[in-house]
Amino acid sequence: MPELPEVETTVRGLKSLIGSTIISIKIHTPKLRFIIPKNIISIKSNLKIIEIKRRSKYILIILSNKQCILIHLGMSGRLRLFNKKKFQKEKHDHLILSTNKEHLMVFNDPRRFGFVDFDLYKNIIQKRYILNLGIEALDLSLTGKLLFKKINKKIVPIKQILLDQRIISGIGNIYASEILFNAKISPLERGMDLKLDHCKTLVCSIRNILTKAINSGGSSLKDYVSVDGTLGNFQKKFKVYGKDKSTINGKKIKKILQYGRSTYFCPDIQIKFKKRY
DNA sequence: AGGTCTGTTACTGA
DNA sequence: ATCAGTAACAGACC
Repeated sequence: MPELPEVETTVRGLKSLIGSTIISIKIHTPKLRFIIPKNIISIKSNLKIIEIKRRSKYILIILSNKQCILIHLGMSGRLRLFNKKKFQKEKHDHLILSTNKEHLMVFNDPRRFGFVDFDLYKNIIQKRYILNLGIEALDLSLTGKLLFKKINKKIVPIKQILLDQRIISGIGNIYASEILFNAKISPLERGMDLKLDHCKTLVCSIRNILTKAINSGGSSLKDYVSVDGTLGNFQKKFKVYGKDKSTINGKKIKKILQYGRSTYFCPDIQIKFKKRY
């Protein structure tokens, strides 16, 4: 269930790999969403991992010769660290990276919507999937004013705008519902109908929800776990997502479909602007 | 058996 | 050219 907070939690958990030297990379499933570049297995054994960082929902592992392993977790991908002696390969373990220390890093992804890329760092950041990304959701230069400028001509609903990685990157379907509830803005509101003040509120809610989710270790729906296998907690703090059978202060939560994705919201709290006065 | 699910993008048509 | 909307990818789960 990897959106920005889960990817950030994963990246933080991988920090213990920094400084290690790669010994081998084994590919068990060559074709994920895309085919894993074959030359990844030719990584020289004297290469060190010097930095691990996140861009939107992408994980970048930077090596001492300026090459970079990029991993996207897709819908169901997970990165786990194991002690070499205790590791036993499981179903859907597609790529295993072994270091000179006791660690193994394992990429597991049942649905195979994730992918792995490998190239010089300067080439990776020129790939279209990176270049097309909009401003980071937690970038401090994302202000209400900037958001307003980006969306005030858009006819699509604000829920859809939050999911559009070209406008803001990092938010996924679950946090979009939670953010809009926090901002008391209806997911059905068109981008062009949000005033500057709404955009300011929305930016606050984006920061608020994503930051709290990161501090809770992300959310564990179904099977998301951090690199050491522990569960995130933030799903316990969901106000609307997956709660269409319950109420908030006696007000019903509704589940609707928008562009084929489920949206959860409370129509009595997230009232459409035209109906307010 | 059939519907649903966290993400992304190629494609279509306006 | 830009914008909006749909289909497709694969497996697990209910």
